[in-house]
Amino acid sequence: MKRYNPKEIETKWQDKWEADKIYQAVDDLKKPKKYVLEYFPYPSGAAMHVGHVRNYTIGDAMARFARMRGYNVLHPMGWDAFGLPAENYAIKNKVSPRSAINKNTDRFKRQLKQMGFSYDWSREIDSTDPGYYRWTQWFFLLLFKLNLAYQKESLQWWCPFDKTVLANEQVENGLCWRCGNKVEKKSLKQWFFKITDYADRLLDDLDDLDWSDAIKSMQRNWIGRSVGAEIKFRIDGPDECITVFTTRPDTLFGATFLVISPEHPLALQITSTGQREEVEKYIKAAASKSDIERQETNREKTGVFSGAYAINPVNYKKVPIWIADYVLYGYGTGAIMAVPAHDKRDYDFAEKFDLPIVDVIAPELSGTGINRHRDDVETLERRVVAAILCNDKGEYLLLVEPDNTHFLGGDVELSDADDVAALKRQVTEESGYTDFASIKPVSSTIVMEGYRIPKGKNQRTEGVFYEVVLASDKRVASEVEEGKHEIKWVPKSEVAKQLTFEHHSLAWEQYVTGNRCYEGEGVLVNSGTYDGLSAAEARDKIIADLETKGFAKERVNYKIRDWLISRQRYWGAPIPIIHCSKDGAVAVPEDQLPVLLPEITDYEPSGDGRSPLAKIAEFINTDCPKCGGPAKRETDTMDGFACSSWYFLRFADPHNNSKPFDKDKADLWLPVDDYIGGAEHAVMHLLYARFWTKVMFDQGLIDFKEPFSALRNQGMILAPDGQKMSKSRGNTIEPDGLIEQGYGADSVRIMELFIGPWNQAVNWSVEGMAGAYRFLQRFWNLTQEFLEAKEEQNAKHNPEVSRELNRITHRTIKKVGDDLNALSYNTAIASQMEMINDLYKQKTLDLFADREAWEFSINSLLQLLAPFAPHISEELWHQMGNTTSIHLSQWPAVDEQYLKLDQMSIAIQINGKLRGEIKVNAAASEETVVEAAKAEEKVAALLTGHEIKKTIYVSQHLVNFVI
RNA sequence: GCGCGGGUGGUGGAAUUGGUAGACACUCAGGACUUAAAAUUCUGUGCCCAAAAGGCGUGCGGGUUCGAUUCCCGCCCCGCGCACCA
Repeated sequence: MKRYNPKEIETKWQDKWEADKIYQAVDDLKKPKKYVLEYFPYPSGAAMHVGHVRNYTIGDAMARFARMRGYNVLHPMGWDAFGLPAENYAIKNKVSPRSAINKNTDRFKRQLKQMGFSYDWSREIDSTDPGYYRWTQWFFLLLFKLNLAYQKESLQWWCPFDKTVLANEQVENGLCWRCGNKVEKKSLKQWFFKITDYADRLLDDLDDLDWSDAIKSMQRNWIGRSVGAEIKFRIDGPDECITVFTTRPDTLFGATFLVISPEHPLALQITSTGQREEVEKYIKAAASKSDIERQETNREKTGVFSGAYAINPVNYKKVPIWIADYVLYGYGTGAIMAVPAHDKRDYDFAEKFDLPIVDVIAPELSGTGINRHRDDVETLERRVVAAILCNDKGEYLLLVEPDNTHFLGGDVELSDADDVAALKRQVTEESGYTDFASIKPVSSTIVMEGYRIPKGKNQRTEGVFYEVVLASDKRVASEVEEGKHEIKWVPKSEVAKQLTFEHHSLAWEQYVTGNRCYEGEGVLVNSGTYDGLSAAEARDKIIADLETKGFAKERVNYKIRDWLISRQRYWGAPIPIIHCSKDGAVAVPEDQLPVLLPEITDYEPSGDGRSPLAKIAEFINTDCPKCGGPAKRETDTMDGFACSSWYFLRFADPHNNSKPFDKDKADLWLPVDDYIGGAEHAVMHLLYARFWTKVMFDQGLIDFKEPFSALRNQGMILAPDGQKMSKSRGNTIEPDGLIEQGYGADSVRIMELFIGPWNQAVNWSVEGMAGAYRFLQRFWNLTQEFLEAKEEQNAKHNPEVSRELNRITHRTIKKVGDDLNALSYNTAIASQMEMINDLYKQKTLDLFADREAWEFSINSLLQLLAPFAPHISEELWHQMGNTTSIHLSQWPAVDEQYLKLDQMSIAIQINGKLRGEIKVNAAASEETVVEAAKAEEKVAALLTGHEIKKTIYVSQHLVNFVI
């Protein structure tokens, strides 16, 4: 018997497939197209490990399945070889980036080829090839012409280790996304792409994409659209205004102070003489603080009073202006109206600096005996106070009525001087206690409104809860003695459980947490004529009213900033711009592209904020394309993400020398149907590529607005120890070693997919690898036994076995097809394993006597296996006598007639508990099944002496007797 | 804090619209083959109980239902992302 030897067959078939060009995509589309793409890799110095390989294995299974299902498939591969990682590797290893890339690319390509992935290598692209980056530069010029590329001097993230600036997206928690070092801010003149112009479309078009919710929400978050208004506050004194941005204009009456950021241009101007020294000190301190320090979370609020006041445009009240670094200059207007009652950050600030807190939004809650507001009856206004009353033992006093338990309290009468007077009166009336140590408000204002049945009127109740601490337990006679209600002291931990009113519970929570800031929706209070409006209504109305006076306008803000794309590094596509002292920044004429990256010897960045190209006189000195006078080339190169923002388009037409791609070819293949890769590019590549695609659409270069219809984020493979695999940890597992050990690429591929759901992270399992190999080996051996049995012609023919073989086969064809459509690769493989186990059992029954049935089963299973293990399935397919490639064969069809069972297995339950199981003819009627169930030995015993109250029959599944 | 995922045997993980929980694999144990080992092959493997009978079991507590991993309410825990964005 021939032994399964992956090494032998795998290279043999890889060579054959390449020679026969069976994976080449043809532009002619008589068949439906399918574009399957995995992120094109950085050919870094570290080889690919099994985690990377999973990504390509998923894509390859998709591509192969689609091919066998009759799709014309484009499955290309290329190299994202520009950029920092490649250059850093080159510098570290003292080689030129070019030769380092060539070496790494060769290695990656060898790794991919040995895995047997079905790439169309005739479309291979390399972003560092002048034939490619010529068009990257072409796109830069397109953006430049459209005013979507511009230069600006500003503070930018600077990585002192990589010696270059970085885009906002490329800084994670204050660390460089590549090298992990702390970044700084540096003021430099830089190139930007105006992605902010597309913010709305980038946000809105997300809805229709078949992407994971996680990535979509990350992008939404990053774009950070917020709708609100700008409101002008006149400064009391000088003829100046401060404009603030807010999403909550409905809380304007609660704006008890303004805060501007330390960088705000008015900060020093408005500061009063008395406060000047302090303010200057604060601004200086804020400037010296790194942005990382300033952005540390939950940092204690700091700030300083400017001495100036502004006028609230709705109620003309004077509010103090503070300067604090929790307001960021880069967002909105760099100034806010602080509403401590309804914004936690302002609340914390107000608490710390003892600024007034005014409730203007009250949560609207229901109470007992209150129905929906009626328009036909009068509305009574009522103010109430309630007492969270405690003694020195830490107990709280509750009032107990037949149906309800709550805090003491009641109406504020006209005769009461204020809330506190009313509170004392109520507490004494209801409980008899008279001796109070302290009384202070502890809740936000709460409103209840609606039709009050007992009164026959609407009632609007507004109230606040106060903490009342008893000084002694002195009491006088009260309503308790009159028998109106009872009172009881309960420990703090019990209070929440006993309260029966929603508003009392809310107040208690605010009291316990010490946070009476209410950030939710509600109705307006303390807001003049706007009182009673819902917050949503008030938002529109207040803005509309102020707008007519010129004090406000609607406004949308975004968190996303323009994409900084210039890099002070050598290894990138040169920015095709010439700087002329007369004409400024001038585009390199199209016919002079590409601007070639010169070969140099000293490519190490200097760190002075200029690219190594700045030292190359032959490169920089040129003539201005406009005036012909002496001019200098731009020396910065483009961010590597520029190259990857359009590569998926180039695959449609990779060898075009006259344009980036032919429109018809792009429209024919794109958008990408399945884009497979990790989640790490959520707000970088995946956002940039969408932006470029939209620009191209607007320019009529393509007919689609989104590059990737479906995005599949594969789960990470962790090392067996649960750690992330990395070269530095020394825990990487590479496919090369596994193949070398004799497992072969097919086993590795099976393992990659069988180990768990493709989109979930898992630890690599060394033992599992052997199991994957065992499965393929069992298939191999079974096929060998079948082929050898041919000669024996053992006539142990058994029609039952033949029927069973067909049943098993069709059941598996159905299951694997369904699973592949659902991307459930692990269960698809499991059902193939199951089929192999079944075939082993059937083999013992007829010793392969029914040649035809066996041949069908084996051939079908080989086809089902082909997308996962292309080599062994091809080899055995040929051993079975087929002469053309299995990968060009038609996916087997399910014959429904074999899915029907002769017998069905029925579970028998009594009161929902499983008590037995019977097998009955599949055609049996409900009556027959139920009778058979009753007769089952165990069940019959349990049923005797009981009346069956109800019988539930679920067809094909179970009978449940309720007794 | 906010957003998005998840919690099922010793392990990775399966379970159509609520309908026999634990498919498949790993691990482990035992049998066959072998001088022996490896490989292979067969059997067993959720927990409690010596076994049977029975009971308990899908993070925790409730609820709906004849029946809940699945639906509802309230919690706990883990992972990822964002984070003073007004």
